[in-house]
Amino acid sequence: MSLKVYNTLSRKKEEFIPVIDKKVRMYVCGPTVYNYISIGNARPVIVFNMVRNYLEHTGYNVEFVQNITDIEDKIINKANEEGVDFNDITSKYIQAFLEDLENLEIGRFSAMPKATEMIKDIIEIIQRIIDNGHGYVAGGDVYFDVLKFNNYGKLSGQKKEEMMAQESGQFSKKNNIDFTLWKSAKPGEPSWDSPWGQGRPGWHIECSAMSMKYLDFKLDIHGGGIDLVFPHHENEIAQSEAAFPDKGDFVKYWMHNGMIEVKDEKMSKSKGLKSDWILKNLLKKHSPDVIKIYMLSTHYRSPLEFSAEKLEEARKALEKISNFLRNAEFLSSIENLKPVSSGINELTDIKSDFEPDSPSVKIYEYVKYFKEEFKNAMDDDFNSAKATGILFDFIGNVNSIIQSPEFKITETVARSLKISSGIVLSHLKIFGINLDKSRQSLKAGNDKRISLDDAEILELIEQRLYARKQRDFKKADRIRDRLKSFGVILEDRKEGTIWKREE
RNA sequence: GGCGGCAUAGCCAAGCGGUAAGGCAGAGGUCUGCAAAACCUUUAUCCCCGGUUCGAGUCCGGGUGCCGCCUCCA
Repeated sequence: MSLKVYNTLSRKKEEFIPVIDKKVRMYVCGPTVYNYISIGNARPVIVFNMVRNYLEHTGYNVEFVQNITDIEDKIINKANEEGVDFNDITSKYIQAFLEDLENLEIGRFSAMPKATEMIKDIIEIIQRIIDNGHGYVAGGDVYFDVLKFNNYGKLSGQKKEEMMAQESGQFSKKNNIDFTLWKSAKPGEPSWDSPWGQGRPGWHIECSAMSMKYLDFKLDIHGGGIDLVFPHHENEIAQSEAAFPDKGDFVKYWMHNGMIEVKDEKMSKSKGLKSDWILKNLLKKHSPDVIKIYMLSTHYRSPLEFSAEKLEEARKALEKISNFLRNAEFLSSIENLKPVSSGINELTDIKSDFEPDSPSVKIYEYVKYFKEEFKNAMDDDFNSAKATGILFDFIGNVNSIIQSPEFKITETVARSLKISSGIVLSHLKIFGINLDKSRQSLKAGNDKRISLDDAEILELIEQRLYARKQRDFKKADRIRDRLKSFGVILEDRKEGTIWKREE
């Protein structure tokens, strides 16, 4: 089965075939930097990071550009409110956004252009639009002449006649559906020189300029929130295709993520941002992995409800996965078994005991099935929700083997468990989730609560095991309580004791 | 009013014509010195009404209820 992508343009799932073989060029609309980003703004970031990861996982070379809108009326308003220069606002929130990306552990972008760095390119495109007869100057502003662009409405399904009937303000443009390409500056507003006087770019034009500059015309994927379909993306198409009428479609696949909702409220920055929705604050309480599993447990196009309880549920779900990984890794690295080489994630060799119902053969079947079904789910328009279900199925299946009373660890089984944990880890990485043990310890090391290092913990566990052998359970429990006070949880198995750090 | 989307168990959520994945929560059980973790068992006929079909959450028509967008900063 090949990858299918839901294209907003056709309102259908289409087979994904990039313009250039083996290469994908994608562009996603980034934030306007006039406030901290909310959990709602984090959805496209997490979703399209997953999209990028999956495309790379399937063998594509991906170029991924995300813009930063650093000149816009909301920014100017905020600067006026606070009585500061607009640069003070944007530099503060750009910095905050970059920190959020870092803390969310989002992969690198090929480029992150800012609108104010694109003025020259923006002016060139506007000039082209005017030269091609699709733009006009009126009262110092430049407008796009919507009636002259035949395909207007092809993305959003809006009809020009319907829109013409809308209430109109007092503007110098010819028709009320025309939109601004270049906006003249009022006194005191930030502005740049242009052939049409001092002013700034309209809201939509920067994305056209940036995507063309960094990725060329006819992008493979252009993404963003569903609320951007109209007018933002509709206008981008009009501008871009009017500027370059011979180049065909501006974008091949339009992808839009659903909104995050809070009960009875719209999570919109412009209507007041509650501190509970600010990503920065959420990241103080939850790991980026929790936020990612929360979001990716729902299909990216569905609406998603946000609440503290939802994040708590996601935390528990993620814990189930890390418990599995810990158990599997513990069992596959038990001493006096021949060490299993760390690089294994292939299935060869696992069937060396041919008993049809032997644990390793069963695990072999589960791994094989998991890989296939995970791929099928993701190939179906990046259905990470379904893929998550398949992951839990797999974990449950392997758990039922390793927790059964008859279970006995052997070299072959150890090998199959090593492969199991490797498969789970590598597939979680598609979601941007990294549960690698070494990294978890490193993170815990940074946590001030924990003042025991691994060696000290192991020493205490040894002491407790000795006490248990002597059937001195009081002492054993004392040690366990002591470890608990340092945030270390023990699990006794017949093969030995496993420990983990509290989340 | 226009365009688009959604409605599945207590909560969240897959499902794209063949007889309801998964997570969280609840109940009972197993393992354990006790715990922890995990496993087993248990909890739905899919908003309503018509229609197509041998067969429909799944397709079509009509309701009802939610949600997003409908641009110049409000």
